[in-house]
Amino acid sequence: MPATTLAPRFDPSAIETSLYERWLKAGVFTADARDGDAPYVIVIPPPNVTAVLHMGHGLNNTIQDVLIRFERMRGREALWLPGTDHAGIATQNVVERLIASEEGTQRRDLGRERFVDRVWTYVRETGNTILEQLKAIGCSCDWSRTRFTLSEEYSRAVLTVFVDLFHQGLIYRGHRVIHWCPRCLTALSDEEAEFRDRDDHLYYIRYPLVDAGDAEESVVVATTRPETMFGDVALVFHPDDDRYQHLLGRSVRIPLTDVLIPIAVSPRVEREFGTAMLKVTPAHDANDFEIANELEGEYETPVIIDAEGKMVPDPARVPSVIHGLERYAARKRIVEMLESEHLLDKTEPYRHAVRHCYRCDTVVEPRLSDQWFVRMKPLAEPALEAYQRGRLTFVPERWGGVYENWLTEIRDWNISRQLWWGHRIPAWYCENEGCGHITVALDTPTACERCDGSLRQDEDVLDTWFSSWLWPFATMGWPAQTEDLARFYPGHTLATAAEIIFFWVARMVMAGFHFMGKQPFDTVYIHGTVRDTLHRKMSKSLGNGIDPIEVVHRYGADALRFTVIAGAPVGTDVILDPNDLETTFSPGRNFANKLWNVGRFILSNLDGPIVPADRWDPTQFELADRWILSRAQRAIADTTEALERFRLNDAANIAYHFVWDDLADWYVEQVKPRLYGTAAGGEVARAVLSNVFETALRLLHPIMPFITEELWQHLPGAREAMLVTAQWPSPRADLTDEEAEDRFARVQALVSAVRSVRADYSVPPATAVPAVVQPSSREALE
RNA sequence: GGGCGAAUAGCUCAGGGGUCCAGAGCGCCUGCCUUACAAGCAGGAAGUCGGGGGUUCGAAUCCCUCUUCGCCCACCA
Repeated sequence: MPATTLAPRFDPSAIETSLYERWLKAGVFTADARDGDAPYVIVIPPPNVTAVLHMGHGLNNTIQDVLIRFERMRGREALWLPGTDHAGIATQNVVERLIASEEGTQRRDLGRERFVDRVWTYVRETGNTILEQLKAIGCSCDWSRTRFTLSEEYSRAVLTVFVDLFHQGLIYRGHRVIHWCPRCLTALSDEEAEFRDRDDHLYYIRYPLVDAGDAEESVVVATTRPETMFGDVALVFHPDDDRYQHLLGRSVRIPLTDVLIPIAVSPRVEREFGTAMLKVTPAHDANDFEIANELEGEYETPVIIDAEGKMVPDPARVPSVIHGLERYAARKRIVEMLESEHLLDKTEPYRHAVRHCYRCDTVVEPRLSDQWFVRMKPLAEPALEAYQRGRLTFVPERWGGVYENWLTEIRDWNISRQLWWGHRIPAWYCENEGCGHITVALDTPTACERCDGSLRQDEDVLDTWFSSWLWPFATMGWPAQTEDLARFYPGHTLATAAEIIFFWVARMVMAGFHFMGKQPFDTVYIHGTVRDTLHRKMSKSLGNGIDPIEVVHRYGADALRFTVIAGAPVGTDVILDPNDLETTFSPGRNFANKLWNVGRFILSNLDGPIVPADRWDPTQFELADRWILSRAQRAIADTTEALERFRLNDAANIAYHFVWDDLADWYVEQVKPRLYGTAAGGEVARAVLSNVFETALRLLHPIMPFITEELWQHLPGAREAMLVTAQWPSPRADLTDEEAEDRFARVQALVSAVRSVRADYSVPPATAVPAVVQPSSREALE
């Protein structure tokens, strides 16, 4: 008797690993590109190759697994394509720290080639960590299709895209002020330079007027960055500002220097801010760069801060005492000097948003440089249209507005990074003086295509997102025309967090349209963020994280999954308490145990032949039978609808209450006399019990795959089959019985009244108390 | 500066014009080791649904406003 092998307390660790192995061995997660019904495709948001699973991954991947298992059970050929992202800056930083602490070396000591080798070694050693962890939480990815954004095949796709876009005029080399991280020593895109509020000061600096014959001797300019003033080329005021008209065309001297700069006008000046006089520093401020370009006449772009954020030793422009000083140290020193020369009018505290490197949190330094850009407007058009015509849906809908707004306001994308870890840009510069041609090609060219001169490859690599935006099709073999592409592109649902709508989601849609002619998915499910009880985002630095693997060890993968799914309604964040895992995961843990025990009870009472549903005789049903069967149909319909509408928490709760309240608390109790033979109808009871329990297992399987599979294995007649490939149930109209549901409520009321009295089902039905649930009393109620 | 979201029991949250809309889980109180389950069972206490206005026969639910939190976007240096 299989039931006797079930332990009285549910022990997930005893079943999870072996069940997962069985699934893998049976190949049930592998999608067939040639056969099967209509496909359903999800591509995983590839975690960083250095990542270790955190709760955010746990939530994100559980959601995807619920969806993919649901559709798999519905008979679709389900493909969940997994993989990892090489994560340029992040990975390079990790390995840099590693070699610094373990070997005491710097990246530059090793040189490019050896450093990249070192990163590869690291990636080979640890790169599978997170994928293995996904298995521990039950993710049913098609591991035979695991991809990596820096693999040889994938790199081919990335470089192809670069070359194609270049030849289409959609990639160009631009000279402008970009966001620069002086710590990572690389350029960043607008999205990678995140705004964060900072408490700074607004310094009012006096620029002495040249040839000041009258009373007015200086012009006061407000700035947050006095250290940049040595790079000033002009002061400007608004053309309509009457206060300054008399200064137009005159010159001032940059304080602490002998450099003279003119006073001009620009409509970009905000007349309400500061003194309404703006210093123009074209090499160190993107806005100023634009202003300088618009001014009449030629202006230089003096660089006075270097790549590492230090003051340049330029004797003509920068006072020698601050040469080589770090920018903030320089600021402090400059302010002191201005004060002592009475050139600092005043200082005000000032809170404003400043861009920071999204990888290391260093304040970004605007820097004038040559970078590669993607012309985004033309690519954005179809992505915008798809949304506006309703072909791309966001859940919840409000995120669509965010997507739309970004695409509407889109600016060109800086894709070159001054890193070593990544796809090296396939562009070669001619070394012939005066040629200046750039050869862009997929395969390494031997000579300049214009003058046959020798070539030097661009040192830079591509932004990581320039590879991940191709994920939905580059993972399927593009640019080759593969079977996978034909069958599995386009996909269907993308599940991710709101913070990467710009980085990834919108760009994938653009790339999908441009290179495949079709959008890569139709629905973007945006789930919430995992936070602690103070509503702070869980993070390593705050130490408020929860290790999903620890939760799996303590309470099981099913408990983890159920808890996060039930606690993650559409559009809301998930709050978990890292200091009290016991309480936090109790909903899932308790429910898993409940399911285990009701399963144990039911299974132990299913000996002997079970009448299959197609040979039932409805006239033998008691009210309770009709009631629970009807409740089951309702649970099927409601759970299905909830999952279709991405209301995963509703699905979890519907199934929960069906199992706990309807099945365990009422039906199982009602049926005991019949099972124990103290009432007639044991065969009917067993048939219904078996059928309803089976339904419950199917409904719960996407959310709690392990425990449901294990119990399924013990069902009579189901031992060879696996639940993971079982059919999703459909509600049967002939078993739906609202009258029974209505009337059962009255039975429940009566049962409830006597429930506190000990019910001894071994006593024959003549006994007053349990008689309530007997057929005779049921009839009496009607 | 612009936009979005949230405020419901001690905690985490469902619900989104009318009886089933005042709910769930956890916590709390009372009684139970009843042969599936003490990670349980049976009972119970607990909220003027953030404040104020309005629409309506009727408002947690719709509108306005205020307050408080959170998030996103943004070239006022």
